Amino acid sequence: MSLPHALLTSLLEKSCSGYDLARRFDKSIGFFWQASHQQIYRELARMEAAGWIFSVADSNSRTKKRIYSVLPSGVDELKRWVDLPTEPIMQRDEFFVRLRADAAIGPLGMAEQLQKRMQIHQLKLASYLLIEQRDFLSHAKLTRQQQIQYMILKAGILYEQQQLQWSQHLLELLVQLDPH
Amino acid sequence: MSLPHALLTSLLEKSCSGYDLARRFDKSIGFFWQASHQQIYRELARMEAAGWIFSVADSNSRTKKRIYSVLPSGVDELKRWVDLPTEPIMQRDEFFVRLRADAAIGPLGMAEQLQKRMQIHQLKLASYLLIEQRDFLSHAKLTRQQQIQYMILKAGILYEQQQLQWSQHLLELLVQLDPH
DNA sequence: CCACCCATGTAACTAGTTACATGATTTC
DNA sequence: GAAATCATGTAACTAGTTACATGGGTGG
Repeated sequence: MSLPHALLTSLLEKSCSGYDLARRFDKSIGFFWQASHQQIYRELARMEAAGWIFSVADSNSRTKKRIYSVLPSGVDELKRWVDLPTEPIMQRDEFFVRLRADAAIGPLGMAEQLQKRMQIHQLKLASYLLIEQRDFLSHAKLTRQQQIQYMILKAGILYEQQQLQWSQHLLELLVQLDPH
Repeated sequence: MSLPHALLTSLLEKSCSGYDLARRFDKSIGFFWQASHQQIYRELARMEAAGWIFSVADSNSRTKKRIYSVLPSGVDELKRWVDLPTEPIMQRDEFFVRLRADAAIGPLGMAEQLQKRMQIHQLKLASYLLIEQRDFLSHAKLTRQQQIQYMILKAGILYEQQQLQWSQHLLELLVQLDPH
């Protein structure tokens, strides 16, 4: 289970509320791990019960906002977990299931869906390149943390670029195979 | 939910038992969708109840083996599902969570884990290349179905190659940052 | 006869999703 | 004052995992 550890890492980078975490998961962290706000709130409650984190009401006491911070035992837990053997990577992409169905009983007009998918990849790529420009290319010297975070971002960039390239090839094949 | 549709596709390619499906999921289909035998048996029962498939006892009647085949309504369901809009791709890789934790509180000695991960990618790539050689490169002319299946395999090959390349870069960075 | 593979399942659990709910604050 | 955003949650469900169980057939 990675979510609590993703949350611990995020909180170590900066203490914040569940709501803030949910928004962060829509951005940087969300590129390799997604989570809904419901899941995050539930997990934060568990982690607080486990003594990994604690929360204080926001200084602006009129809201229900609670700021969470990591306790030493949370850091210990994170270190313990990082050292655990990496379990095989889960590859689950519905699009390939669809494509294989099309191969079996098609043509089912996958080109349209493929183009929508390419647009999504295009958008993701653009947003990653923006982050790259803003956070990593404009600085002369990067800290250790920044260099590693840059490598993570690069993995995302490479993935999206490759998906786009592959999709382009597939599109050409589909057009050639099934002229509409 | 893709599992029932992955099973439908697989059964359309060739009628077989739940056990056979489980083994097939360890091979070709398993590269983009995994499932345990428990899950497959449960799903097959549901699909039979829904009237998408039917089963007959194996001719060799001494075993409990049941051969499943797709019914017309199963084909309809598959066609309906393929046309559904592709939902955003789920990217969930625990390794990136670990790496980000290492960036925040490390160094935690990720190089070792990274090398294990690279071995897994290496093995997967080798097995894909073997399939490529056996099923796609030795044939002069590929059918439509084969050409699309080849594209799916190529996606897997490209993914593993890229992961390896990226991992190599990361390894070099880690060695440089954290000389042990 | 022991280990391994074939073949099918049940039960209990965990993680993740979807739908619903509430109230305060900010912005137009 | 309406709409959007901030902020937190509960409840019910679904998909996927883990552990356990059973019995027949095959190879050494």
